[in-house]
Amino acid sequence: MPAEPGPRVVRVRPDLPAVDKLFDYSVPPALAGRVGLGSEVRIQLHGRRVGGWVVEEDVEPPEGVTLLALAGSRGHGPPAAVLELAGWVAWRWAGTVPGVLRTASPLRAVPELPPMAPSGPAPGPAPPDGSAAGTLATEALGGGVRVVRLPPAEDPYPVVVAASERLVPGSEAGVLVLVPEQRRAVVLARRLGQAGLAVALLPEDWARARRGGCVLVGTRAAALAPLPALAAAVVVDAHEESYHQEQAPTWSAWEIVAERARREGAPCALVSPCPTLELLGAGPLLTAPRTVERQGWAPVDIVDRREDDPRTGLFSEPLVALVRWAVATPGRRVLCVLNRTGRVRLLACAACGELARCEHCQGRLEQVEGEGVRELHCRRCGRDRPVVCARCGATRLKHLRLGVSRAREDLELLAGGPVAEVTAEGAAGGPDPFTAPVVIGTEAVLHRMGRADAVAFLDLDAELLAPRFRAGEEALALLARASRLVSRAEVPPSGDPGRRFAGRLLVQTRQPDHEAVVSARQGDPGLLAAADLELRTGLGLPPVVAMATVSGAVADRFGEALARAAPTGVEVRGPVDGSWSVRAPDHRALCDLLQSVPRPGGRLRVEVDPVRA
DNA sequence: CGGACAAGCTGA
DNA sequence: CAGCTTGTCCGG
Repeated sequence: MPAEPGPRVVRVRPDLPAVDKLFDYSVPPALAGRVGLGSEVRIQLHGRRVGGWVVEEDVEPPEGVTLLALAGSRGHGPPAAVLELAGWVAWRWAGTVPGVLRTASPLRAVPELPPMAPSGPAPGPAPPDGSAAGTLATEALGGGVRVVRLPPAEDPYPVVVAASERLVPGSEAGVLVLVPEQRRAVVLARRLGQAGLAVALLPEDWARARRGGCVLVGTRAAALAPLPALAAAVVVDAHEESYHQEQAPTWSAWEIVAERARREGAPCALVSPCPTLELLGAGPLLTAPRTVERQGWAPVDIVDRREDDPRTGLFSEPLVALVRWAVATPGRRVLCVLNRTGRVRLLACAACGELARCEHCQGRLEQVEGEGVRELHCRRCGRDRPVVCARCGATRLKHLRLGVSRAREDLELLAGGPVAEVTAEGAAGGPDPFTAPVVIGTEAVLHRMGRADAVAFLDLDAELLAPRFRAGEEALALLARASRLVSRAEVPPSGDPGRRFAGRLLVQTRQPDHEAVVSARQGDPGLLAAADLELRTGLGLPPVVAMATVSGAVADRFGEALARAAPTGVEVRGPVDGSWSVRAPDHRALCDLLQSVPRPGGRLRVEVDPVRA
């Protein structure tokens, strides 16, 4: 931009979360060429120096204020489009604008931008390889926000390529690509670079992204990447929880990307093997033909454990056969998933083995005793029912033992070979997980072990019955991940006994008819989505309603203020264990309320779209 | 956020 | 009434 003659005045947002106000400063001659929209500057405010962002240029300062000059410049900051987006993000997840802008700003100061990298021609239309991704890729970027359901075995790369074709040589508009893990970002960036595209990888290539005209690859925080304009956007595996920020504001990266694309009129593809209900609400759904999608999910063998003698423990006969095969066949690897964190206690009928579940919300029930009555209580929806088996009418229930501290040793004895253990922290006791034929662990084994011939879920019920309303979706996401891990397994020819095991999932459950299980078996995530939608409509849970929870030391003060200010249709409930919940028909009503009520000083956590109800 | 300043509490 | 704490206001 040409330097303006004379002193300019800019409007600055200070980097102080509690100051929701803009201030005007004059631009001293020394900084004249180096300050523009989005620039990070130093200002003098109330006698001290703080950082800030230029959010408006050439403003008319209000009457009667004496302007100070900017105290310094740190360099480039977010582009205009992200400045505006930050306001929306702060509103949508009840955060502060400076907090969002900090995420959108470079880690180290960027005084200069590099020249725009020349981008070779996009690799051209996806080859007609017959893959579902190749066939859907063009349509996926056809305009607006679209949800693309690709089965786990499908590589989403053709969709990324189709988005990259939106790059126009010389234009600063870039293509935004989000993946759930940094490792995958590195791999994807390298692959696109080898195809001749100009690529920027966040966070290190912030400056190149700010210049634009490239394909930007990154994880969650890349939703706020500094591309000056958007040509197209893709979110890979958009159902992944890693797109949700845990600390408040608990924003969802794919929702930010979708909003950004809507604002700029850019096409956006949200790709997932198992879109959540929230995703399905973001735009029209594209799917592969039924048979193609079904083939993209690994075959699932169900071990129905309702009939099993509880003394057989965690390992059914088919499971033992599977791990023995892995031990006996060189080069094979079986992963066993056992979610034993949280020590869930399950109740089952002593007579028929049916699990005690709530007929309203499918949550697990626990037995409560008090004032001479025994009842089954559902923590999820709060209902009670008498202690009677829903299947056979028996009145005697028993606790299932799930705390299996010696699962690895037990399995080693049964398998007759080494069994390694993997946790979220890394390898635990036992042999090296990378060479062992059998590896057991929490769902971390699905993240840490790259390849497998088969995956066994020792106790999927722990996932299916978790006291979270997204439990079904989370279980299906695990099955999808496992399915992908085994999708490239070498399956022996028919006639080989190993064909019974390789490239397959084994699921031990007492709920073979749960929609998450059936969806995986049939390769049709729509089944779970339909059931979940009905459930959540009945219970008034997201995304049918918009919800927020308020917790922390001063939650009561804020909760009471919210209750007083809540318009009709918005329900504020609490305190329950010191926290409050707010439900509204939509996010406009919810977020407007959260924004309009002043926050008391002190510790307060406001979680919009909470993971738990 | 953190400084300024006003209002409220304490002690001799 | 000085000396201190607590609360509210406000910044260019």
